[in-house]
Amino acid sequence: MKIESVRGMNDLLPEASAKWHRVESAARRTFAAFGYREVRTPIIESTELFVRSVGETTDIVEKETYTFTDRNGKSLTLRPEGTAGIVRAYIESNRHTVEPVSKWFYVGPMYRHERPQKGRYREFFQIGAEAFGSDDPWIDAEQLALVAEILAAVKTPGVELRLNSLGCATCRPLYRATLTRFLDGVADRLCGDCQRRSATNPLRTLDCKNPGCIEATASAPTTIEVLCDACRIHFAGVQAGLADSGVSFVLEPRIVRGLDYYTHTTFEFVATLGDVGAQNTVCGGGRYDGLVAALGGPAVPGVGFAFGIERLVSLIADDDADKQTPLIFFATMGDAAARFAHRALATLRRTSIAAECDYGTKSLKAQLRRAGALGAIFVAIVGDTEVGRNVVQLKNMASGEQTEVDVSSGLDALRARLTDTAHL
RNA sequence: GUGGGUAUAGCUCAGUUGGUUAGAGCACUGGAUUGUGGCUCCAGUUGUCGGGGGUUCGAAACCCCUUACCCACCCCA
Repeated sequence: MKIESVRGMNDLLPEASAKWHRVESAARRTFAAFGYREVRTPIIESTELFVRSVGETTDIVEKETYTFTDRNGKSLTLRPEGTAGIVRAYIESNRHTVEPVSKWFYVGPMYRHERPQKGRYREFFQIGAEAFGSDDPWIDAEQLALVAEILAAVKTPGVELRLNSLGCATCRPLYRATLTRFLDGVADRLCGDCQRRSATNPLRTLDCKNPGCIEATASAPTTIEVLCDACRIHFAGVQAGLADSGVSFVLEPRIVRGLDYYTHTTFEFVATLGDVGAQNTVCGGGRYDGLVAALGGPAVPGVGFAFGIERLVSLIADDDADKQTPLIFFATMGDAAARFAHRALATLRRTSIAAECDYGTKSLKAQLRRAGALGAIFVAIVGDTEVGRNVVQLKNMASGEQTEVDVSSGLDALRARLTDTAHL
């Protein structure tokens, strides 16, 4: 029986990992510029953490978590999203007594037992950030600027920021009631799903894809119209901050987000170009001012976002070729030459120069072919003659030109050639 | 959980109304060049035609079951 990877969980092979690395390093660079520091929390948490943070009746917790009991009978869950664990760590470390504002980021896998499709996997990786300790709208705007910066750094055209405010504990219930009243009025025009949603989660009807529902809800009241004064001021502050940061956005009153803890600002970065399939949200997030307290911590506001790395990577153009590390390849003939090459490899690699040779006995032609395939800049050709005279034939693979290099007093000449070429 | 599609070489795929020995390109290996890559040419290796059952003289092809993957819905990064 052939053993295969678990459904919805993918291997990242060397050809694909370069793009991931590009995304991660762009993100790390940008986080550093914005003062965000990395935290790493466990992939497994107590089930209760997600029940209380994400929401007991959300689909994520109801039917998408990988939950199991350990050998002591305790219920554990593979994290379906990043925020809950970070908040837990923030509370557990009493971080609010250490610094007034904490700006953290994380990178890692998340797990949801959903049916896989394009851009959606059971194991998926997120890059996310959370800022605790301030409800200043500038911190929201700054985070959005951070995301825009990362997107620009990895060159993903056609990604649009869609912004909304869900209101606070005061105006959100008010909005919900207003919307429910409106939906009751058009109930006969809604699809079956939406009639159900009207009762359970009325906000969801607003992003139904059914044309009839889109039409029926076109004139539905928006959260923005119903915001209380405090929320209105906060939301205006976020937009002013975006203007100061030079980040463009569109107001999208239909963004509701699936997690219970969101308040005030919510946003999505949506891909409008490229073959992304139905899952076109590259990054989503928002403010969650009540979450830290709800999980037993101090009454500290927070705001955060998460990228789906797979989705972001799928937007990066293939022709953005990876830079080749300068490589010198040793092609040898005979045992003495092989030993000679092994010593040279050890010396060069000690100074972080990429150096390779072939394995096993291959013809010179085969070794050169291999060197070409690996993208070697130089090939050092070594046979018995060269070993005897302490020289190598150094072949420039781009020009084909070949010169004899004396190595009796060390490999500095080789090293110099290679680093010279690297700057061309 | 629901619906649709697909499954043939390592990869991408062709394979006629069911017909005898299942193909191409790429990749890989070797050669043309006693110790010189890319381009070209020549040769070679690679298959439980996803699995099981059925129809038939004969099945990669038709039927049934099953598994996996893909896409979409629900929901979401």
